[in-house]
Amino acid sequence: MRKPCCDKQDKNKGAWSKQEDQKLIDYIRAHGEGCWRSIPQAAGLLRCGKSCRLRWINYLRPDLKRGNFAEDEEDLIIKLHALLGNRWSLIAGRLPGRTDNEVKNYWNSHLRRKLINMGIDPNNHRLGRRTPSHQQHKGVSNNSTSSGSKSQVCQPQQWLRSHRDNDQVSDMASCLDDHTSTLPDLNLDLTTERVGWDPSTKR
DNA sequence: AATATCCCCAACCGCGCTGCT
DNA sequence: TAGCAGCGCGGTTGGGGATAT
Repeated sequence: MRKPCCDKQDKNKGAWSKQEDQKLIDYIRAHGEGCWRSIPQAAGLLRCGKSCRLRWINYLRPDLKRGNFAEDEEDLIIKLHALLGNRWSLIAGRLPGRTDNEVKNYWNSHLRRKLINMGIDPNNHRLGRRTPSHQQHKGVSNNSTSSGSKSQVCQPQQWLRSHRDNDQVSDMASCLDDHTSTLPDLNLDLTTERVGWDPSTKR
């Protein structure tokens, strides 16, 4: 039986207060990240280290962008999801200022539905049965989102269709390489290092 | 105006991975 | 090599605001 990450009794749960946020920010500014297990006690917080880490990474980090996703960010998420699947941390690593949690939430609440409305299976990015392929370019017209997607919106099925029997990521990456000639800023060095994020602060 | 339902997103949970002893 | 500790990841939950009835 695995030990719990911390002694949960006498620990706060749920939403963070401003005072708690400030304590965590002050502590990390003064001492930097790392050793999350010891941070709560050192910072005077009644939280487990895991909770502190999540709060910092997903909400308090100064380099977070927050706010609505731009069209090119949506586009990139769809492309990377087609390539990587639910590897949210890898996908978020290609989106400066975005967190894995944010990307995951955005996918589940917006992009999944968007692809479904376009007749694309969001799980494998292949065409569904309902919408004939020749209608895909018009598919955005029944898009329920308000992003106003135009024809520039990613059509992952176009390049996936011709490689549908190939599940190897490396081969998929080469497909994406071809496809992303129109996206010169798409860095396909698929490591977990965050753009603009000091790797020395990571383990 | 009151109530019900939907939707978003912050936070939690459990597991896997890695490094250390 | 095995066991442990700590961190990171992905799936899931639930609170609360927005919208519909």
